[in-house]
Amino acid sequence: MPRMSAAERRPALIEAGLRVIAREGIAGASTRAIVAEAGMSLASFHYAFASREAFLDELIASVVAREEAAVLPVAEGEGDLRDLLEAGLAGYLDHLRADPAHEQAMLELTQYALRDPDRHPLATAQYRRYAELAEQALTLAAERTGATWRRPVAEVAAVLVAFTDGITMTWLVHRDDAAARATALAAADALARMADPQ
Amino acid sequence: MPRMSAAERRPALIEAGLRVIAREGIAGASTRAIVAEAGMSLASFHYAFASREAFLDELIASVVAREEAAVLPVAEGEGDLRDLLEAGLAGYLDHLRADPAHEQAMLELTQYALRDPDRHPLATAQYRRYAELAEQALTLAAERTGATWRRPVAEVAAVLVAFTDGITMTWLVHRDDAAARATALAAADALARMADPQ
DNA sequence: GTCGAACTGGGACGAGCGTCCCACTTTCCC
DNA sequence: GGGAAAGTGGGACGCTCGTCCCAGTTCGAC
Repeated sequence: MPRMSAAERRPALIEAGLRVIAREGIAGASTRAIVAEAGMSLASFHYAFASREAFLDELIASVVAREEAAVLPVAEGEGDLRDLLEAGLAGYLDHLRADPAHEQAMLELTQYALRDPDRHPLATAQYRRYAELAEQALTLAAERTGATWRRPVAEVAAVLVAFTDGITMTWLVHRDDAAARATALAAADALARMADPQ
Repeated sequence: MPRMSAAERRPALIEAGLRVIAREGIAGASTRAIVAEAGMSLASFHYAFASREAFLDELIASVVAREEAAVLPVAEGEGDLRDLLEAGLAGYLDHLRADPAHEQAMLELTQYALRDPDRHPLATAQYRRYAELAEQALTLAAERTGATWRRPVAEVAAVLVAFTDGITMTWLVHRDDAAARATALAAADALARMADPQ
């Protein structure tokens, strides 16, 4: 293994950790599995991180920080707000179908954080990030269609996050594209009705 | 420990296992933790179950089979379909607030089942059960208000399950009752619009 | 009362885990 | 070029895990 500074090693280990978690789940993400994935020795892991827990905390924080908007209003939006939202959710479904392991890993990380009171803030931060991205998408969608949200955008964003989460979970279970699309349609409808003109 | 047949021991262990999972998560549900909760010896566990995996499989199947409808239309429903659905979801939120550990455990069991291809059917069965219960509630709600679903009830039920799931997840993260209620309102609205008269 | 089956408790096993230690090598700075 | 700091590899630790074994006890059937 070529020499590498601890500062370089940390992100490399986090990437490896994410791959392992996506593949085997958090339970399978042992220190040995992670260093094997990264092609490092066990000592390097504990040289870069104080403990596995500290590693997972940093992994969650880092993956949340760089999370990008998955629900994006399409650029050349034709139609009204509802259509735009529906297209955005359809885009999210494509993203989910393309890399289900990633979303599953994020769900697992949330539940891991939810278990320990000390780690609960990590889960909150994760969902605040989701809400932030949702808010951006919703604001953009309203601008594009000349609509205005009747409720604070943050509130609408919370609804969008919840709906997206539910769609993700049920799709991961059933892998039923048609059902997911139908739910997305209903969700877009509900969201559009929270704006003027309806 | 008083003498007990393997047939009696199995449900007792499953109850104990559920309590442990609700309290500590699936990762904390070791065979030793479970028998300690049940007040039994380790040998009794493997006398009643072939393995921990077989135990968890049976635990999931049993808890899914006896799952009851959490989203129920209130009996003395006044108002239209939307109001009834909203009241039903509010009832679910009360249920969730009263015993969050149970819903969190169910989510964790789903993800556990989702990880192993052999166990995937357990997750599917769980969500099929949810859909079944949702379908009953939706049918009842439509009857009570004289409404008719424009789409197959099964499809509407899938939407309800997804929305409920999303509401659960975000509430578990933020514990924000107001936000959950707002999302429930939007969800009820979306569902009501899938029926005639709207 | 006897006998075989059902059940119990405790201890042991091998394996995997997170973590640590230590001798060694490389790098960088004065 | 010498010496401190940074990074490396392998092996070992103590612990927990799932599982198994086995001697002993209790039960129901005859």
